[in-house]
Amino acid sequence: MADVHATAGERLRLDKQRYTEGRRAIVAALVAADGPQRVDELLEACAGLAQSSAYRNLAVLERTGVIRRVVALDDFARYELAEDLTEHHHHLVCEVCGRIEDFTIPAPLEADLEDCLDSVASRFGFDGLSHQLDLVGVCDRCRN
Amino acid sequence: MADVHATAGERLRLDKQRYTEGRRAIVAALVAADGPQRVDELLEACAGLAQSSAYRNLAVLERTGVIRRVVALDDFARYELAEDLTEHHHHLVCEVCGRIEDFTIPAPLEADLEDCLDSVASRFGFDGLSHQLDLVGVCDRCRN
DNA sequence: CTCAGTGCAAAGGATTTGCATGCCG
DNA sequence: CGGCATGCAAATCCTTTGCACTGAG
Repeated sequence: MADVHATAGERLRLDKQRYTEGRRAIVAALVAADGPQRVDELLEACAGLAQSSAYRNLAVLERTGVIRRVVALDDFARYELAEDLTEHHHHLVCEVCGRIEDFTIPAPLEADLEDCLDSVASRFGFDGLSHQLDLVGVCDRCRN
Repeated sequence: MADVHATAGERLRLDKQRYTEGRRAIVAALVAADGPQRVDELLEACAGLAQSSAYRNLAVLERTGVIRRVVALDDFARYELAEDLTEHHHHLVCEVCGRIEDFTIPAPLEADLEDCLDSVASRFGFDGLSHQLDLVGVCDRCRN
């Protein structure tokens, strides 16, 4: 955890940015969370932080590679720690409530996937920097 | 192609909806496209269709299972034909220009993936209806 | 002192909705 | 005729931006 904050501060410094209390609070909230967080959730977790500051800080943290924006099914932006600050994982997305949970798959399958995707990327002339595997379904809370 | 229109009309009818000219134009545009289309792209392809009608028609087509909303990195909604009207595929997403292209992976790998994901879904209490594998990178046009 | 960071309020912009009209069944 | 479909314009709502102020270095 302290490690994450140290790395975050370092990356911000490289961009002449300060690791302020508000930014620290956002990172701490993401460390504590078990999946990508919406802006309103982060605002709630970071008492006293203005909405506009949150958006601006999220943009800076994303640009400096501390956090990552996650795409979802609804119109709410969600953020999580950059992959090299956590571990490679995938998302379970509930198509009803929009909730997202993290999960991982076995290393061998992950490796096969990686190989395959690399070849696909080069075939299409893409620099395949990352992939994102999402499983979309209905979570237990939303099943009626 | 005619098949797609027939199926679309049928699915709409089940929901007491009509397969009007505007809706037909949207479906035709999606058939002709080689990847998910933005609303503005569809509007351009469907001359004479009002913006609000496009949004409403897209919502109806999605609800009746004719088309599917695709998530992207930018703030633009994109749509493609429902999976059972095309074939199972994945997306190459350019993180610079937002362009999305379709691709497929070998059947054996796809099968392994499917098995793995099913078990993950049940473990987390999700009804895993579908998955979506996206490869995010920088396309050849945007590499400077 | 300087310049990044913050808060407040107003502006943006894709998407949605209210309402009157047109049109298929 | 009844109800879905359409167009136009106004409203929504997440997000961004302008501006003045505060604070760290």
